[in-house]
Amino acid sequence: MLGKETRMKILEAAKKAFSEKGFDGVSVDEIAKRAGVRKALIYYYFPSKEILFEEVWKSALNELEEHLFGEVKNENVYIRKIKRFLRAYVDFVTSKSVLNKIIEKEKASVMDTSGETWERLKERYWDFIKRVAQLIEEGKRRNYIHEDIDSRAAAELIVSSIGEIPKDENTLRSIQTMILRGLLKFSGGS
Amino acid sequence: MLGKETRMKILEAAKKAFSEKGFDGVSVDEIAKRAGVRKALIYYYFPSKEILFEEVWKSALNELEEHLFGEVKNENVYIRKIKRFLRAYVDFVTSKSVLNKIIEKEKASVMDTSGETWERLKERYWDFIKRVAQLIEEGKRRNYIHEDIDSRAAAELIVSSIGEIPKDENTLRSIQTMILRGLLKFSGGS
DNA sequence: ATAATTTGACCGACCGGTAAGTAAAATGGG
DNA sequence: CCCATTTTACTTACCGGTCGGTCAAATTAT
Repeated sequence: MLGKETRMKILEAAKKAFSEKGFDGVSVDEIAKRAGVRKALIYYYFPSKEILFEEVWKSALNELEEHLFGEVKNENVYIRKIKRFLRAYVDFVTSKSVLNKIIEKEKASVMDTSGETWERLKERYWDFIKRVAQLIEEGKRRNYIHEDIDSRAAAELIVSSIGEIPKDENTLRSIQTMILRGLLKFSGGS
Repeated sequence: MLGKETRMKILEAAKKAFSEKGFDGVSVDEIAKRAGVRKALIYYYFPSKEILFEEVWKSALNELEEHLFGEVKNENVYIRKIKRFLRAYVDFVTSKSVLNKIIEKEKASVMDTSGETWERLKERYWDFIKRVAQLIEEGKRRNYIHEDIDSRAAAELIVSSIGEIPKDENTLRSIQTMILRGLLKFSGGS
């Protein structure tokens, strides 16, 4: 068939598999079976299991960033911006749970495993955190967010508390409220 | 040698190994090597890798609970109680990072893997969250914490945002501040 | 024909787990 | 107290199966 399509099929199968069982929990053979392809073909498109995971990891973070920042880039009222951001995150966790699980399941391992590939994955993750931190920084500059909290810390709190699984809608709403009250100087109703 | 000591050595080696590489990332052989024993001896003391991990998981959560609730059980002023609790958690994450890493690295996998053993691990984790939630509930009853937030949700936010790794002291302090502001009705300085 | 794609057969290393055996220590009856 | 028996602690050797990865050959598309 068309090479591009096959590559995609493998990538999609890998996403699902990694999100269910984590990097070490999935064998290349299993990914192959899910994709309806022989294992050797995976090595035709990807030089190693690590590199395959790297692509999955990066695409998950790309989609997350797109979803989050695409939602808020045209919103100029800061208070609405941050609220839409949080809602978009909650949205992502519930509707794109496959991608979110990849991140949540491997985050801790990625962050303290060394080696070429893993350093790149770390870097990609910190870039994402940095972008979230910039949003917080903007709020501090515009005087909406308490100056005494570190932007990076706020970003990590948001990502870890919303991203973790599993959560029902009610829990997620409560978490949103708490985050807003933790950040904003004037935190009226939702 | 004495059997109890050997068992402990295996358990300690397993803790370190699992905290560094996660359940699937560690082989029983590697644990044996770290403990300075033959693999078969591990199966003399533990019926399976899963059960060995179960013991490690439970002991990590036991020590965490002990550390946290031991610290606050004699504090009757609620506002000091919750602050001491958070500080104790930060303390645990930094000084007992091995135990914390076990929990953080496997939490996501444990929470959505089925099977006898994993159900027990889930249950143990939710019991811990429940105890934290009770502390929040107490604050709501005593009128220190906003009534509109769900205690369970608050517990999850605390655990996931403080527990995640790696964090420096400054970041952890900022997170503490944000959590307190998110929870308390009157949140003056620290 | 030739280049891109896909396959099956295979590799050595390692996986979790087990069987059989052994040396030493604890146990207990006479 | 002593000797026979049982139990504890531990080792060696091995099991079938799976791991990530390779490669030459076959198939397909251009």
